[in-house]
Amino acid sequence: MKHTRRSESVASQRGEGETTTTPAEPADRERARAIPEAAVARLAVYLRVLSGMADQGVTAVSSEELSQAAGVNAAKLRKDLSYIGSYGTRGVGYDVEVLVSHIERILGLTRNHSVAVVGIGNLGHALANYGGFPGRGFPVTALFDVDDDLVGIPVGGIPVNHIDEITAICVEREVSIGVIATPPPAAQSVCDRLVSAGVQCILNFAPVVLQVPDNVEVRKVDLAVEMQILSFHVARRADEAASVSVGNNGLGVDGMVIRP
Amino acid sequence: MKHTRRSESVASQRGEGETTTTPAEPADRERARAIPEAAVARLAVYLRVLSGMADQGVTAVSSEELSQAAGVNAAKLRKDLSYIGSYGTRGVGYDVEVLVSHIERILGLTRNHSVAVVGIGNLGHALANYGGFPGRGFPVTALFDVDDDLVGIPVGGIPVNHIDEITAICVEREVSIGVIATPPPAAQSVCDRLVSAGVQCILNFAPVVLQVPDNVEVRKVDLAVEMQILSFHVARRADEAASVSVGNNGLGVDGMVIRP
DNA sequence: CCGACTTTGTGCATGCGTTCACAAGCGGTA
DNA sequence: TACCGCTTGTGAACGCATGCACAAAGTCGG
Repeated sequence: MKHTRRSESVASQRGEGETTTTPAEPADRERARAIPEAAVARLAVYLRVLSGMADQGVTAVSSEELSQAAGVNAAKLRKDLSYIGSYGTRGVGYDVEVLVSHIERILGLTRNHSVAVVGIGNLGHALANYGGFPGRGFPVTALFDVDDDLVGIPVGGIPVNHIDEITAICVEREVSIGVIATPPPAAQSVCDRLVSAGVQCILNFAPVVLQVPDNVEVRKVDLAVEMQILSFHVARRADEAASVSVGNNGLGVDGMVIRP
Repeated sequence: MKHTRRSESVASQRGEGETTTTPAEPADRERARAIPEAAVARLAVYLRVLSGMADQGVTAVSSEELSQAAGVNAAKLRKDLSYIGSYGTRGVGYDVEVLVSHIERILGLTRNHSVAVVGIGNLGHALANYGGFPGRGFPVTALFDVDDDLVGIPVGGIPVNHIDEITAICVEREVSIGVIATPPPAAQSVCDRLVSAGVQCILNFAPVVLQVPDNVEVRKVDLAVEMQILSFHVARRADEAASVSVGNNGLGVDGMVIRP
């Protein structure tokens, strides 16, 4: 199901062993480090659902309600929330706003994360026009492309820069997240440039496996892979239907008639 | 990576569709059912890497080489491949073409999967223009939108239809995969219509948790969630850097000097 | 103030996925 | 032919994530 796991042995590289004698809220840091990757992804989903509820004036919610809206098991939801602390009230549920603010804090959404999009083709346009990305907190502050005809033209309110300026501009605008929406052959080179510009988080839309140093976090969104996973399920369904129809009752999966 | 090791003997095993479309092999079905979801996702990646190698004239590859190119552990790769059968040669490695054809077969890429895209906004345009999706086998055969101004206009070679025609057209064109690229509020309704049109696989780009019957497979691509996961890692890094610099040694994370 | 009811938080068991390590098997070589 | 080195395939151990089930802890009505 889920994507790149690049945090393979990051923990052991750092000084994992010593107890952090930090003054300011050491609990948060240890907690943040301990949250499973899968749970982080779900927390983001809970956050969106909760935000929607808050907009509709809902102030309190139980784990049961929230879990249904988020499409997960109630117990799993409670465990996920427990990773960030105990902010519920037994017998009552959770305060929506309290939960929102705590999830935002854990996900690091209290600060803004400046985003740069590289490759202003169809997809790049779409991304730039999203306008600060769904759910504020991710302002797109820089766009890059190799095509000179595009340079200077504003897309989604931001002028496109030539890719050669990537290092200077990323440093200047403190870009913390780079989005790669280039054709496959350019992706690795663009990635290298982003990394050397100090960008440590990359979202990659190019169907290429990027090679990066350990300290850089890559997440990939791969349409071809998604389609092929779906294709696999189509095929599996077809096979199952075929198996079933050996002892045929005229009905395939979920009651649809199989035509001869 | 070694280039062009000719091994014609093995290549001849593959009769381009004849031998691969084996007459009712029940082992395949049980195997396909047993393949872990995570492994399926990786198989799609291996497939792409292998296709690239084949295009460059590489005919044989070892698990070590392939695993590096795909960015995974070598043992994991071998286990993944073992799910689909034993098609390697000990002491030598794998024949690229043989592997390609077997992975394609398991992923169900031997047949074409007709795709419908719903919601022809920025993202919908980008998707339609991908043109049959990277790596053939997924022809986009239908586009839908609510906007009457868009209806009839061809995008990526296919005219846009009004969403009310979704059921008829999906059935007629045997759409097996539906892609939802609508604004969030419309997503669930579109999803319901796709399902009632018999579409059993859905790729959802809308930031909404879709409710579907058990027999429908949904995969979601959620930009906001991806960004927030990256944000989490940024925050975690910042915290770690802060922790380390308490007992300061002049070095921050991964050896970069922290300026005073 | 008490008891009944509701919902959280979590220890524990279970299952899945990853990793290790090595025997089995194959090609090349003398 | 017999041996040697290389690579696959996989049994087994490990670790992580999920789901269950229940005690703890709170609210509400009387």
